Amino acid sequence: MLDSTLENDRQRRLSPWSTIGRPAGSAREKILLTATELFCRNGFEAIGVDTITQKSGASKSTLYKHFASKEKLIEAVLEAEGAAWRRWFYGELSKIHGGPRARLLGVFDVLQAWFSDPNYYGCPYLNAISEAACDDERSRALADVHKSYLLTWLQSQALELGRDPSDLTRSMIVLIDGSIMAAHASRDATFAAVAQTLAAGHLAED
Amino acid sequence: MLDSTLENDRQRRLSPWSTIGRPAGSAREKILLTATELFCRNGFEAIGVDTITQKSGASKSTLYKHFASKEKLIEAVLEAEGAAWRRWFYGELSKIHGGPRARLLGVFDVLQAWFSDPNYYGCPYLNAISEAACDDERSRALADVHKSYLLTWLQSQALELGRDPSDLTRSMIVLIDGSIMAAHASRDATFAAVAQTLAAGHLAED
DNA sequence: CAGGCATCGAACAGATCTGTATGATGTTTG
DNA sequence: CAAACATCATACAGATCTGTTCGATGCCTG
Repeated sequence: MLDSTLENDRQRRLSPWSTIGRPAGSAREKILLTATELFCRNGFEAIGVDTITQKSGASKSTLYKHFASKEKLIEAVLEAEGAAWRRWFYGELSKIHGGPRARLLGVFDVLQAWFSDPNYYGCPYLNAISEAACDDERSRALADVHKSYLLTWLQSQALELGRDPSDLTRSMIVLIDGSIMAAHASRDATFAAVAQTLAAGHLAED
Repeated sequence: MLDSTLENDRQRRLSPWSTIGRPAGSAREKILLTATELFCRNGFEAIGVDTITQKSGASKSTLYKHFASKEKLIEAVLEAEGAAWRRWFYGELSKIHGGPRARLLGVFDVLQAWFSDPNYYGCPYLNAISEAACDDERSRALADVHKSYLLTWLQSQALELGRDPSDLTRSMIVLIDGSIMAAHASRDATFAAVAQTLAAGHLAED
């Protein structure tokens, strides 16, 4: 059957941590998912709304009916993609057997799976901050919401470990952001394992 | 004298790790320095050549006489800004007293000084990679040249310490990139100290 | 002084950008 | 059936984008 190849193509690109490639029902969803793929893969400034309407098959009037501006569309993309990523990420973390130490180290196994995606494009929030003007507060505010979930999770692990939450979360942020960027810049997923080793050494200290 | 306030304004913005604000002789230099400030502070895609000519006082024909295209101008900006940063960075490192361990940990003191600049805008190479399309090789190639100096320096420290160069450089890359991004995203220079503590723990292991 | 060189200013080309307006086409729902 | 709704196609406005062209101006050097 001819459909199978198309289906395989879609399956191949489908990643559980991204909304890219997911089936879209409404036109709004089609626009949002197409915008996500184009923005995240090519940069937010590099893609125009005309490209999004063409690739999504939607009309420009529909796009502006659902999203007040390109800026609002970017925000919706970041929020939707962030929500999908978090759902996957914390789902994977919940599968980890063992105590808080195993969970904290397991973070980097989950990250390495993310980095190993051939379509890995870095963290969209970090990319947005890097692309934005250095005094832009909007991208940081969006990233802060996304990051707050991680901070909360890290803090609860720290408390369970009897460790200073501030020290542990700040260390983990450096290791997570560092592996995200190093893996993206070098196309080398194993930077997650490097960060994991550093985290293990840090957790072993007393 | 009226000049003093202008001079102070310029002095205040002058940072040793950046070419921004440095006196420009030729028109080429004026264009290059203006482009550096605008690109690095606002993003490479966000700034057009017209803005650069206006702010620099140069004409468009002069810009295109010295730089074949906007892309080439971006490359020249990255190379010039990277060279200025490296000159400052390795100059600071050479001031550090002590052995390779003190030098490796001193990296993060130097980084913290960089992050503490009120005009800190992250690493222009990492920003360029984040902004570019995820399959863009040009920005990675430019960053690789910049990074190769750091890798060489790190390797020589590792050899002097009798440590595996690959393990140590990869760990340091994670900590350096991580503190660069965390400091940029959170506007918090003390992430350098966090990375330093992690590095100290890693170096203490045997 | 004269020729070369760097630069400026301004206009231009052609494409692309965000966002709006209008009318036609279907599709769902009361 | 009819009203409401979602969507599409297209054209448009006005700005901005990269890059080119042309002529005028001044400066330095042989």
